[in-house]
Amino acid sequence: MPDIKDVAKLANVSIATVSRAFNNKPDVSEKTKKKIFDIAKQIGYEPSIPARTLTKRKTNILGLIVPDISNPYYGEVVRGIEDTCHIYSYNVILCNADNRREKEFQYIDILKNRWVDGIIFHSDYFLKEHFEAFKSKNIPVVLAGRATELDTAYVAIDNFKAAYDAVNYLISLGHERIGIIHGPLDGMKETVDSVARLMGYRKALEEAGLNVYDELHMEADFKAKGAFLAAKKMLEGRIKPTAIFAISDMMAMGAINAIYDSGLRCPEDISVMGFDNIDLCEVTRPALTTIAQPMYEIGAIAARMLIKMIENRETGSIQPKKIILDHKLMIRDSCSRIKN
Amino acid sequence: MPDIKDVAKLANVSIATVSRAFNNKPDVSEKTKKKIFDIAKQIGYEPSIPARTLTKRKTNILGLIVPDISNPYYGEVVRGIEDTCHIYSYNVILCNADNRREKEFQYIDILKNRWVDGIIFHSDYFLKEHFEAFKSKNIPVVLAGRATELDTAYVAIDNFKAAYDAVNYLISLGHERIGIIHGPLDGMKETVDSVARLMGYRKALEEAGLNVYDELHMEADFKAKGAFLAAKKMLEGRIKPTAIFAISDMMAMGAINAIYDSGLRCPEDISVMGFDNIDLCEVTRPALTTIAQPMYEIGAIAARMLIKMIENRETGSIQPKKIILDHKLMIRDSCSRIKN
DNA sequence: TTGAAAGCGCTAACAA
DNA sequence: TTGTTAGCGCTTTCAA
Repeated sequence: MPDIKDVAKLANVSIATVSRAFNNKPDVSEKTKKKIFDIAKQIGYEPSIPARTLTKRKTNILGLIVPDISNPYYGEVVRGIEDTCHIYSYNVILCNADNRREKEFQYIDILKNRWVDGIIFHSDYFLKEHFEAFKSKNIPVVLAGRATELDTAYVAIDNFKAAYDAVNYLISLGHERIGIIHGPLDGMKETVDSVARLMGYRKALEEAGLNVYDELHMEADFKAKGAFLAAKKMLEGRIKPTAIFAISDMMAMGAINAIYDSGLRCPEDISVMGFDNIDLCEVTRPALTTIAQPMYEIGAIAARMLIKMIENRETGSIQPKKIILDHKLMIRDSCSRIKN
Repeated sequence: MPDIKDVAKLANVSIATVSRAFNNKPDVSEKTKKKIFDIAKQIGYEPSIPARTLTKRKTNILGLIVPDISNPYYGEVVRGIEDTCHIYSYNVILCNADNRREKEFQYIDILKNRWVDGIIFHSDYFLKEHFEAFKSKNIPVVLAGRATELDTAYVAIDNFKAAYDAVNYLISLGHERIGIIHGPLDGMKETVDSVARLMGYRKALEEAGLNVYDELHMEADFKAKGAFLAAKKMLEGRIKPTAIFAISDMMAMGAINAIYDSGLRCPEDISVMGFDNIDLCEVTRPALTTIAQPMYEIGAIAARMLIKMIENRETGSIQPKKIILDHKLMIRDSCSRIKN
């Protein structure tokens, strides 16, 4: 591959001039600029980004840590991130960490050694350890899909409020025994989605003066199969729910399956409410009533925010921004009014 | 951030020795090695990968060009790729090209300038232009999910055979009017999945002595909504199908929806066969009968193959490997025997 | 408007 | 076993 010297030699200029031309500096005459570009094109020269990285100490790469790209929710978020990066001339290094701390920290380390300009971090948890890791390595970070009390920028929704709204909708349909299928609670740390959503669920029930049954709380793993099992167990229990709130769409679909397998129907016998609003919601039968998270926007806004942080870094460190995006109740066919 | 000089100074050795220690060269005494690592740890030093890249002329990065990561099929493939890369100490730069040539070539260019060690390319098409681009830039490439006559390595399934098997299964259930919803055909180029699958479909019908109705061929965009419309149109047509073969699961789900919306049932009135076997297949009602592509394996094997190609590059260029993986008919509930 | 030269942080050949 | 030194391909002062 040709390098800057080759171009300089053929164009009869110094490498500094070639560099200037390719960096669009004003102080190169149009004539030499043209000559340089012509020759570059001819021999197929384009500047090496790794070499540039070393002098500029900037990679124009964002690191992306997510639990699992094969999950449609993250696919959508990542799509928003990548599209935005492309607009701003950044590239994305993708890392799947499966919510495992060890893998997360390993990736943080690798990304840091790769000199990425910043990291978008998406995980079921954001702990003090994570915060310290980013801080000590002095690397800009934006949390996607998750809020935090810590001094870190994020783009998320209000999970408490979203769950509260979801359950209130079920209550408004006349439901009184409403089950919930949530994810791992990790010792009820408040930073965890599952916990915030569980709280919102309880608050709604309590405000309505309804019983909160422990038997109607089930934990699963955010996947359809796990929720299928959880829902089965719930349906076989002592207290029979008339509605189930699953805190992810995939889990809701698992729950619907369990209902059918138990010889019941959704929504005629049991209503099911999801969370996320992935593409599939409108495609399945019954179409899933759910809480919509703006996944693409979460990704896109997080990326833009991070890029702004990176590019304003010298301009004095600003307060990390904390953005809460609106969620939205999507009423479809999986929840119906209770029959008297 | 500390660099190699800082460590060398504090450890009273030359930077060469530090470099040797971190590269696990045999010719460093255990004693100095320990001293170096201790100090490195203390001041938080780890080698800069961009700097190493420049001397070694190797990034340990694979470029990944896919149409759209928000599509679950690609999520699964990418997951296989990333997992494999992680094992071999590679990282992945993710690029969404939306099947648009212009964006594909732009990304190929960027990746090349980033000195990625190789590219995994996944697109609905692999054209001579693509081949030439990779060749002229002298960059190792593996095609994922797509075969080619060109001199390029790939990991794929036999799309013709897979469609042939799918349709034969429908025929074995007694269906005679079988519709197909395929993707864009792009002038019937043979390298296109849709074309290969359409051919397999026709072959099966012809071999069984069945009519091939033009009215039962519909084109859509691989998405649920597009297939929904296409299926509607087919159902309103002159020739009524008793089964529909959609060449992606998402399209199959759209088709099932259209069937319901037309007041019909699946599979009682019309059977639907999908293609891919994404996670959702077992979660929807009816559970989708489909052709399973080993998506994760396609990604994982493509990545391993590319890494092998990269690491054997000096050992003389070997013939590009062409691997066809097995597909599998997954019988679930969306196809049933025709009633007489 | 251009060029010479130092340096980004590292590896590797050669010498000691 | 260790050190010296010349790059890797570029950007950026400083000088002309």
